[in-house]
Amino acid sequence: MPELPEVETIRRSLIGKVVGRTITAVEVHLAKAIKNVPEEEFVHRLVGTAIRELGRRGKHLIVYLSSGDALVVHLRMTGQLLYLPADLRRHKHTSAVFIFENGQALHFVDQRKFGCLHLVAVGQWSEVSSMRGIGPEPLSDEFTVKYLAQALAGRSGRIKALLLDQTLVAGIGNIYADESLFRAGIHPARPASSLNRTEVEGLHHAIREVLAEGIAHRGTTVRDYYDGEGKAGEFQERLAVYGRGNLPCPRCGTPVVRSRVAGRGTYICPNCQVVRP
DNA sequence: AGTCAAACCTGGGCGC
DNA sequence: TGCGCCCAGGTTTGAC
Repeated sequence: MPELPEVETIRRSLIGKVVGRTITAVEVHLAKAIKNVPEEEFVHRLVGTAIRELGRRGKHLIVYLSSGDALVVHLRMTGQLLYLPADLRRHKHTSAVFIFENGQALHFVDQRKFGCLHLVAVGQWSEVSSMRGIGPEPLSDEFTVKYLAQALAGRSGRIKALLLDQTLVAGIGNIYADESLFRAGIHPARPASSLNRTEVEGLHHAIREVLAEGIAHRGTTVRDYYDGEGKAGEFQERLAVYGRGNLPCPRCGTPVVRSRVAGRGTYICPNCQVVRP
């Protein structure tokens, strides 16, 4: 499930390959993946433009084009962006292919077909539904302890649900939410406003630390995630709780428990993650 | 404001 | 072997 570290890893793996390339053709195999413009317009506005830069906002990959447009890619659960030869046989789940002048192409492959594409003028981010009201980047200077404390103050919702809320902070998904809460020693079902100052500080630190480590280890490959070169990540080997039901907690050895919080599969160490401060 | 469920999809894992 | 069922996940939408 591509969250911030996975999208950042894809971005880094693709920069050297696609920046400067000119798009000579676009194939659309799943029309409904294009969200905000008709297919013909999408293709027409892309063909002939060059890729200037790759950016990221939360879980969105942003392809900046010489035309002044930006292609915004959201991979949702199973989306992949692979830099491969243009003449490769099309995969069953290929949603779109962006072909370059050098015979290579960016293949957007997505088994579950939830991934989506928006084409907008640079800066018109609110045209991308999932970017409307998006919160600060957790690794930026904007994301301070003070910001987090204020965002959580007076909120009765469960802390895990709020970490997954992209308008509070951008880029955290189920894996990194569970890992952050484990490191901070906070139970995911705690009401957000019940966290004391020390806990908010600890959570802020844990979020940044886990995301930075996730990037350093090139993301978490549980099933479908691979970077732009098709390489798996390595952070799955360092997960403390996510996906480790009944396995020993790396800190205390207590078996990790799987439950459901905020409607999501949730892993905790019942000894390390306390319900009350 | 919050929580919950459904919808979007497909393949994997399970029980029988 | 194979069927039917449930589940995973990010986001949007709608209901209570």
